[in-house]
Amino acid sequence: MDIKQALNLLKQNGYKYTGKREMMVQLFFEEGRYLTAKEVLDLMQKDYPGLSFDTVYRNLALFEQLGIVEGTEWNGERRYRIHCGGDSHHHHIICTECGRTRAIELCPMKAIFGQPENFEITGHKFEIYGICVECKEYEKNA
Amino acid sequence: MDIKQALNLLKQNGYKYTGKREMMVQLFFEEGRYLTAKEVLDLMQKDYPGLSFDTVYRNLALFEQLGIVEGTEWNGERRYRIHCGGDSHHHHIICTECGRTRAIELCPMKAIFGQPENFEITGHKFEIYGICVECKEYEKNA
DNA sequence: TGGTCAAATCGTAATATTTACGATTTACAA
DNA sequence: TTGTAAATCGTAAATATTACGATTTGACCA
Repeated sequence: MDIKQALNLLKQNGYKYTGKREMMVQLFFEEGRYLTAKEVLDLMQKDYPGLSFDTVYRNLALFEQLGIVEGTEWNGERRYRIHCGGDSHHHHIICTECGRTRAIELCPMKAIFGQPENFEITGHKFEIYGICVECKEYEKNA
Repeated sequence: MDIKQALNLLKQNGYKYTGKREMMVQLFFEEGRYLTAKEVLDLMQKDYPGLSFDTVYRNLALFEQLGIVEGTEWNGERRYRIHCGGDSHHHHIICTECGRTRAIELCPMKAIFGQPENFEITGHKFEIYGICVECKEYEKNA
């Protein structure tokens, strides 16, 4: 998922092209890590001082729906990162401090054979949590 | 984890034995599924009309710390179930409607060899989400 | 058994996150 | 250029969680 792809996705689905949306996509692309709504808001308010909650949350939901970003949640907050991997399904090691990630190619669903009884599967989550070296280093000096 | 074990854990760690704590443990034991704080509150207010938020949240945190319950979160809400499995580490298929679960013995961490570079691992989550037959049936008739 | 004290709980307020909505602005196409 | 629906703003409401002083209660000991 690069910026052009993302902006095309918006266009193809009849959504308007706005500076805020472009910046938001660009932001996710540049950061390459999980961001909370608040982080997105803060980072964007450098350029758009009056940016509204509504805009951020609405666009986050839209981007997730279109597959521009992928979402998860931990520590009671919803978080998003640029949708990575294209077609190849994979998972992440995630730094719970800063949201940085590292891809894991292994998907445990491949080892689950058939449908389990009494459940219609709708999704799954496999995430490894940790502290990245950058955050570890930062903690040491704190 | 049965009720006596749980109440012993409280005693052994110097916490007091109260009717509310006993009922809370019993509730998790009987339900055997993930419950939100609100569900716990509602279910307990049958017997304790004036039950406080504070009591529920504080005890949920305590129970999780003592290993009486295990927690996770989805749909923006923290949820808890009785800690199952004793020593045997495992995961769950979870009905996102009602919180009912089914154990999965497979743990994908066994297939991860060594420590990944640049991350100090602190935890992991593998959950399969779905709709259980009971909820599916209920939806049909709705 | 009764008294003491710290823990537990209550009642309520504060905080934080997310969602909602009328009013206004803006992108886009005719 | 102009009309229209979408996007955004500004703000409020809804929801979940945490916090805290006041009060009650369980556990221990004399």
